[in-house]
Amino acid sequence: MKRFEKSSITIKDIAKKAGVAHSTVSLVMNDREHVSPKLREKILKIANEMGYMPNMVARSLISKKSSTVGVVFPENPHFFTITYFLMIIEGIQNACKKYNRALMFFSLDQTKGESYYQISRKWLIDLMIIMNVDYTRDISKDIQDLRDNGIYFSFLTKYLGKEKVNSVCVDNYEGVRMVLEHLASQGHKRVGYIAGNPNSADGPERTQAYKALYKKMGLDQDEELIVQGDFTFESGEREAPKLLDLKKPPTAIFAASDYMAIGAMRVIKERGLSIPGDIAVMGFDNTLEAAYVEPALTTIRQPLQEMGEKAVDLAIRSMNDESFEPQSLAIKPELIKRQSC
Amino acid sequence: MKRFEKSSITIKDIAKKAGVAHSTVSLVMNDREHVSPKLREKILKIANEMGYMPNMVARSLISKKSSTVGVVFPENPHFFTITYFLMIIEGIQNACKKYNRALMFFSLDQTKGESYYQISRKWLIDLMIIMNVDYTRDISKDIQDLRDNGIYFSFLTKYLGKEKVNSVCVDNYEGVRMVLEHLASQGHKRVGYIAGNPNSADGPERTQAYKALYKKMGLDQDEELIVQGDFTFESGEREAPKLLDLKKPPTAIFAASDYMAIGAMRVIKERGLSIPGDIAVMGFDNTLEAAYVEPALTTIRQPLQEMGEKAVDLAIRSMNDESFEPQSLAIKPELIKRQSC
DNA sequence: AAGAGACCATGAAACGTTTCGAAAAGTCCA
DNA sequence: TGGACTTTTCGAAACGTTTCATGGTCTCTT
Repeated sequence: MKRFEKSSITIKDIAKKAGVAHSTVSLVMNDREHVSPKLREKILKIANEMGYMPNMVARSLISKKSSTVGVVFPENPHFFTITYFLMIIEGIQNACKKYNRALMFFSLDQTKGESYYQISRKWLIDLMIIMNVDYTRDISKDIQDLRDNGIYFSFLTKYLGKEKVNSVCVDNYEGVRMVLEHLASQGHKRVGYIAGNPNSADGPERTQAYKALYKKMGLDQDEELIVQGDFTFESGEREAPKLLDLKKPPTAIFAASDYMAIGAMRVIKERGLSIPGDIAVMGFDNTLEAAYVEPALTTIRQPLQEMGEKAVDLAIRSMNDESFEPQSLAIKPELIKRQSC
Repeated sequence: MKRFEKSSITIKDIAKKAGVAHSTVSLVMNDREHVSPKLREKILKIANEMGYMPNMVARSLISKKSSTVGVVFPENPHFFTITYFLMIIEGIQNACKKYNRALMFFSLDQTKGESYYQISRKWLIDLMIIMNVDYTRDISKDIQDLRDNGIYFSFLTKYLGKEKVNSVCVDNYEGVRMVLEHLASQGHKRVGYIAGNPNSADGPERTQAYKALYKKMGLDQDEELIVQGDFTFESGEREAPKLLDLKKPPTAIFAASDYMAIGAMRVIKERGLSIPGDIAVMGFDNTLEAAYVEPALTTIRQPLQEMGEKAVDLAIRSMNDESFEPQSLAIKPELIKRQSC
C-alpha cells in the first residue's frame, strides 16, 4: 500500500480548474469581499465538487494561530478519572463546538522545565485554558510570556497571583453560606467541619468562609469542630472519627468535598449511627457519586459545565476585543437537597 | 499591547548564530546522522541557550503528519459525562504521553456529511482512534479513504464491518460467563436479565452470550426472564418491575449495564425487598457509581484504561510495521465482587 | 471621450520546517 | 600527490495556505 498516493485537493487544484489565481480561491474560502458574486459562486461550486477541505495546518502556519483550544493540566496520570475535571471539560468541549475550534489536551510537566508558553509556541495554540496550577512555582513569568505573544487564556481555578487575568471559579463563600444556612434552618447548632487540601486554592477559601460564617449563623464556635482533610475519600474516613469521638459530638458534619463526605458517611454507618437521624452530612461539589450513595448526599453543585464554557468565552472575548478587561468570575453554586440531612 | 512582537526562535536564528545552514540545524534537531559530533554539540548548545522549541505546525505541514492522536466520537453533547468513555480516554492520554504525541478531540457530525477521513485531512491527523460508530451509515468508504491515505486507526468498539481493522473491545461472552457462573455458584436458578441497547454493538452480544450460556449453567430457560432495556438508569427502573411481578420471580437479576442495575436496585429497595437477601443483583461495566451504591454492586470490570492504551498501541504498530495485520482485541474483563449478591 | 474612482483579480512573498541533490571537505591508499 | 571514496555541509525547493501591493477592467461623470 503506497501512502499518500491520492494527495488531497488544495486551493491550487481548484484554482487551476476554475482558471483563476489560487489567491482568489483563498479569498472565496475565507468569505472575504472583493470577489464578484459570479466568480465566487463558480469557485464554491468547484470546491464542493472536488471535495475541498482546508488544510488547517498550513493555515495555522501562516496565521500563527491554530484554531484550537489548548487545555493544559498538570502532569498527573490520573487526571482524567477525577470527575470534577471531566465535567468542566464537557463544558469546554461545548464551547469549542460553538467557536468551531478543535480541542487539544496537554499535560504539563513543570519538573522538566516545560512552561505554558512553550506549549503554546510549539503547537501554535493561541487560546489556552489553564486547569490547575502548581502554585509552588512562580507562574508570573509564564503569564507575561503568554501576554507578550498574544496568546489568550483563562484560568479554570482561582488565580492567586497579582496579575489581572481571566479566571473562572466557584463562589466558595456563597456555597459555604448555603450549607450553613441549610443546616441552621434544620436546627443544627454544632456542625463539624472537615477542611479540604490546604495547598489548593479552594480548601483554605472554604475554611475561611466557614469561620467567617458560623458565628453569623449562630452555630457553636469550637476549634475542636474543625479537622483537616485533603479532599480525598480516605481523609474523610480518617478525620470523621475525630469528630464523632468528641465529648460533645456534632449533630451535623460538613465536609469540604463530596469524597470526604462519603468517607465520613461510611464511618458513621459502620458505627451503626443513622444518617440523617443521628447525624446529618453535607458535602460540596456534587460529584456523580453523591447521587448514588445511601442516603443520597445533600451537597453544593458547582456548575462545572458552565464554568468550562465560561472560561473559553472569556478568552475569546479577550481575543476579539483588545480593550476587554480580564475578568475573574465567581460562579454561584446551587444547593442540591437530598436525603443526608 | 502589540502582538507577536517577540517572534519566536526559529531554526534559522540558530543557524545564523552558529554560522551554518539552517538545514544543518534541522538535521541536528531531528537527531539524524551525517553531522559531525563537534558541530552537533555546538548547535545543540546554542539551541538550548536560545530556548528553541520546534514549531510542530511547520513540521506537520511538510511531513503531512501531525504528531497527534485524534480521538473522534459521534456528535453528542453529553459525551463527556459518560464515565465509560472517560476512563478509556485516560488510557489514551497515557499512551499519548508514551509516544510523545498531543491529544486532539473531534466530534463528528455525520449528518453534516463529515467523514473520518475529512477530519484527518483537515488537521493532518495521521493516527486516529474511532470511539463509537453510527452503524446506520456505511462506513466502509471512510475506512478505505483512511487506508488509501496512510492514516492509521483503531476502533475502540466492536467493528461490525467486513474489513479487517484494528479494534479493541471487551470480551462480552467471557464477562457474561463470569456473571452467570458466579450466580450459579451461589445457588441461583432463576436469573432475570435486563438487556442493553439493541442498536449498539455490545447489547446484542451480551444478550446472545446470556442465551448461549444459561442452559450450560443449569439455569432456568424462560423467555419471561428477559426484558429489554437500553443501558440507561431509567430503563432499569422501568423494566425491573416486570421481572419482580412475574408469577415466579427470579432470585437474581443480571443487568447488562451498571446503570440499569442501579435503576433496578432502586425499585427493589422501594418495594422493601433486601439485596442480596431477597434478590441478588449484578451489573456490567464497573462504572464509578457501582462502588458507591448501597449495597455496593457486584459487577464486571472492563479494563477501560487498558483498552484505550491498547487501541493507540495497535495503531502505532500498524504505522511502524507495514506488514502488521490489523488485530481485533477482545480484552478479558474481571469480576468485581461486592455486596449485591 | 477622457479622467477618476470603484471594484476585481493577480502574482509574489511569506510562514518554519524537511528533504534531497550537489558541493565541499576529509580520509585513505597507491 | 592525486584520484577515489566517504563524510559533512549547503542551498534550493517544497508543503498549502494568507496577505498585500500592483495592475487591469469596469462605470460614471464632466
